[in-house]
Amino acid sequence: MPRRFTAFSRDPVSIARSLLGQRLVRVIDGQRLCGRIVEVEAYLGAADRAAHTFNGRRTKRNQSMYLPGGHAYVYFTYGMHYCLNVVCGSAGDGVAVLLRALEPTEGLERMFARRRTARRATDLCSGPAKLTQALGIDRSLDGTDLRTSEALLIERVRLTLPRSRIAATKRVGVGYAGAWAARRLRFFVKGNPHVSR
DNA sequence: CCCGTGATTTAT
DNA sequence: TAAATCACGGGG
Repeated sequence: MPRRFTAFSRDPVSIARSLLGQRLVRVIDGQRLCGRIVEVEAYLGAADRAAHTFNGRRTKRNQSMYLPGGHAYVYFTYGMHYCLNVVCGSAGDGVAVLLRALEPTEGLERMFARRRTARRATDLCSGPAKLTQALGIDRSLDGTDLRTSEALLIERVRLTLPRSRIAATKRVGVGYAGAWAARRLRFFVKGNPHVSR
């Protein structure tokens, strides 16, 4: 039996790196939909202009981002997309890691059924809103405790990848964030075909 | 390149 | 209350 990933009470950059290669698991009607995490981004809280918690902002939407590390923060954007974050640190920190891409490993048939536009396996989970659509993740899972939930969790299936296998670049879609847009807070598995864009 | 789509945020 | 924004995806 794989062990659950539970080490969420740390800084988001370390957690972002150690999440790469681990397995995101979604269970619907007793059926598992799984993928290896291959791309993530760290959001660093009140100081980070690109974070939803920038300047200590607390709203209805982002309140779960202030929960203790290990909870899910699921938000809705562009009128049709959901994105999944893993909250890090301690209660009130407002720091998180956005899951941006998975390499699908279980339940591909069902993922294709949920993503009508996907033609190949690399179309299923190669973006933050693609992976939530493929795995059936929406606002009803906002605030889920990933350490205890049977519906959404992360399995630790390997040690943290060596730095030589991880690329670090600027985050996607945060050009408005001034100096914070330049920070290399996006991490992905080098050469993996399921990474976005 | 552009557009859909609507909740959330920010400006008046 | 009104206007602008948006951690995106799909199509041309």
